[in-house]
Amino acid sequence: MDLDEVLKVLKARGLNLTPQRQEILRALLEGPPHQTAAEILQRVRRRFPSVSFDTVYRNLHLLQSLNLVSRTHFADGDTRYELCAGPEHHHHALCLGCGKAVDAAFCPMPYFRGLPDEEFTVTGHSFKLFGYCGNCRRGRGE
Amino acid sequence: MDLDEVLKVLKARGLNLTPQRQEILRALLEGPPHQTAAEILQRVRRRFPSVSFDTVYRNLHLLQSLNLVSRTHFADGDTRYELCAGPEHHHHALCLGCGKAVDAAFCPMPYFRGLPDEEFTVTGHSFKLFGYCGNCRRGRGE
DNA sequence: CTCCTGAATCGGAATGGTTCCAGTTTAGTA
DNA sequence: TACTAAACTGGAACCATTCCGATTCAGGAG
Repeated sequence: MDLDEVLKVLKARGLNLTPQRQEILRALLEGPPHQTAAEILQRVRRRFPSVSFDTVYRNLHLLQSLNLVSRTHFADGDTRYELCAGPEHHHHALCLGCGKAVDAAFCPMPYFRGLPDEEFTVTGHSFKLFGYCGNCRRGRGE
Repeated sequence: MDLDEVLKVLKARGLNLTPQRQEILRALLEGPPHQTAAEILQRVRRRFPSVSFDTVYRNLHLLQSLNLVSRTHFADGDTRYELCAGPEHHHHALCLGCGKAVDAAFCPMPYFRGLPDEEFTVTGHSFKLFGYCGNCRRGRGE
């Protein structure tokens, strides 16, 4: 998933490729994998100091609706954004000690059963693990 | 899980059984299964009109720390609270049409594998399904 | 290249959920 | 009944997010 690919998707939808929009994408691509809106804004402002929160949020929402960005509520309450490629996805293990997110290869959906189709049609899911990473566990003496 | 049971737990921890606290528990027991803090406050104020948000939040946090209440972030962004009995738990399927939550019997944890213990010690998890309930699906003509 | 129009941006104000705080009240105990 | 830590109150503070009116701009047509 690189910048050109994303730009193609936007273009295909007839969306304007404004410099701010591209810079937000660059921030997502080049920054750490899970950033808050504020962190993204800070990064974007290096090049465009006048960009507003509104612009960042508006674009993040847009990218979400195109399945190009996913939003995760972390344990500490922060909401963080991540670039992702369409329907592919992965889940996270969140350390309660340092807040770091470890990617988890496991997805529970292949095992899912239990809701009859007539009752509920599943279109999406969310799965998160909480615990302690190796470092923090050692720090807590367990 | 009835009121007396919860009160026993509180008492065992040396926590005061104030009328406001009991009324908050009653609101959780007698109200709908997933309520926002504001809804709980409203319910409590029927009997104690002067109860503040702070009191509601303080008690909800307390009950969470005792594993008597669980908090769920719904798809619409609302945070809702639910009385639950200790380590037992269940998950939810959230309808994107009407917002209703359907209980799901399925829990993915028995199937979980994939993070070596040295790397991450799992202490908790969250699992949510999104989709459309029978009613809303029919409304959308699919 | 220039003009045009809807899309996008900007800055600041408003919103809304949650938390903080200083002062007051109260549950439980001796 | 008196004491003390716990809990409550009301309102202010906080902070992420959204809204809004005015302005600018990207992309397409001529």
